[in-house]
Amino acid sequence: MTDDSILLASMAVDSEQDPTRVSAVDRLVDQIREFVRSRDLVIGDALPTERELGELFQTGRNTVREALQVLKAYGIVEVRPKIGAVLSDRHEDAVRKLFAFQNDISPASFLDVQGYRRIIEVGICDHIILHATADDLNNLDAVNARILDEQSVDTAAQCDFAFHEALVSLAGNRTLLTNYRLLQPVITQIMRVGKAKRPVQIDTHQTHSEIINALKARDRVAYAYLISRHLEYGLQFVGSANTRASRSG
Amino acid sequence: MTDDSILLASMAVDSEQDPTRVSAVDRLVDQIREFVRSRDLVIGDALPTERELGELFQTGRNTVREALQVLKAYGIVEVRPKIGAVLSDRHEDAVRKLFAFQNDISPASFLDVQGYRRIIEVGICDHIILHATADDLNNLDAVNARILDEQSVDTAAQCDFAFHEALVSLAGNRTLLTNYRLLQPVITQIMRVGKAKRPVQIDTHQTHSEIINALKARDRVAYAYLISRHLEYGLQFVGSANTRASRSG
DNA sequence: CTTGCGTCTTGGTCCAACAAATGATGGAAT
DNA sequence: ATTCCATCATTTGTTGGACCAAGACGCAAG
Repeated sequence: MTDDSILLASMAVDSEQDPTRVSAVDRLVDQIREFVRSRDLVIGDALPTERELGELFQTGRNTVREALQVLKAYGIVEVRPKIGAVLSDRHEDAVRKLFAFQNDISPASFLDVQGYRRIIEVGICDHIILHATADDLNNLDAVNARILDEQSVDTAAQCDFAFHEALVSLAGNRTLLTNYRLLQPVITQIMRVGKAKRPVQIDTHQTHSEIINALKARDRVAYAYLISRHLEYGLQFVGSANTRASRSG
Repeated sequence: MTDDSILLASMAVDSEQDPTRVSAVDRLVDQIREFVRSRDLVIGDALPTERELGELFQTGRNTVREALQVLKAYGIVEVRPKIGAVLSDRHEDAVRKLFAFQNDISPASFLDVQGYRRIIEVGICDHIILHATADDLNNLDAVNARILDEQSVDTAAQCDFAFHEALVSLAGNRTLLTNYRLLQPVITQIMRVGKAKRPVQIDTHQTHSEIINALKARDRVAYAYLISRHLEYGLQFVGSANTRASRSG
């Protein structure tokens, strides 16, 4: 962790162009981040007040506020009246939100997302089969079981996603899991659309079970086949639902 | 596109909690976005001046500025002195930057990222072998050739990434490519570290050539082996470089 | 038509002020 | 002594205004 952080800190993340002409706001954002890092502040800790930050970094309160807005948009801090700015763990949410934002401009087609999922969920097959413990697979069963209890389309979709998320997590790769979670809004939306047609909790649970059984049997071919079929199965509903949505909306 | 946008528009992206107590800044962010949408403004178009926006939405200029900071953080607008706020297409950059932010806080180990790349670049094997045209592979050759001309570690790393990016793009999946590009800062940093030891352009070019040849021969096994070896090869340098960096930094 | 200059606009920053909200404080009642 | 409540003080939320510097714009001179 320490070595990586040192290396990563050297990365040109900021990508500011002119060291001479950086705005006070951007500078303040970096300064506050550095302040947090140097003080080893953790989630929940409060930053100094806006006026104190202004005095600390020799800048006006408006500038401080603009910097805090940026930090807030990044999900780094959460500023509450009277309390001040407290360190937040909403960063991943902010990334997700911002990532989903682009769909507002140029939406990735659902088919594309399902194709992505197929590449991922098939691609992790080897690692899971080689490294997944019995506990891991039993945990998958437990996650899968929850879908039967759900009534609404929303919660069922969440459970469905939770299963696939747990599956991906078995790949043991944090980067992959983070990227997969990035698509959570889109994926759960696909699931909602798929389940909106009629309650398919039983079917989903059944298919998931088959997938788990394939993993327990360490059967790569069966797993890859079941996953592919499972993802394609959901797609057919998206197509028809699309038509419906475009008419109703 | 139209159907998807309708479906995606129904996704709860905003996730604001209290409709009664939205801050003026958040409201302004939405209002400006709505303004852009209703006017059908496109990339490059300029927004009204800060003062005009303030008058238009009955709010103070400082509030407008805070809202613009948020929009800027989202990569939606780019505010240039004297020109004003113009619509920007830097959204993907903003996502990348925000994503890199998270690595700054809890850095993924390089090993993890290489593992991710292995899953991806091996996972797309089937699709490439089935769908890549001769032109596609020749283009890979062209991209690969450029690395020989590069002198500095930086530009060589960029060329290296360009090759792998082109490789991933052959999977024909936009979502996958977007996610892969998200890691560009981390990946190129890994490459820089790997190449910092000594110039390895020739080796890299050679290995890439072998990978391309495996694809041309439609040899899945050879491709998977070469990719895995290629990625692991880079890792061994990262380990030692890590130590060096932690000493020098 | 081009060029050069002056003006005017605009973003960048800061300050002062007030409103609203809420934690802190202290006193009163039991 | 404890608890409750009113009051206060502090802090954020928001606004308006002020000034500066830099770039855009227009006008005039060549």
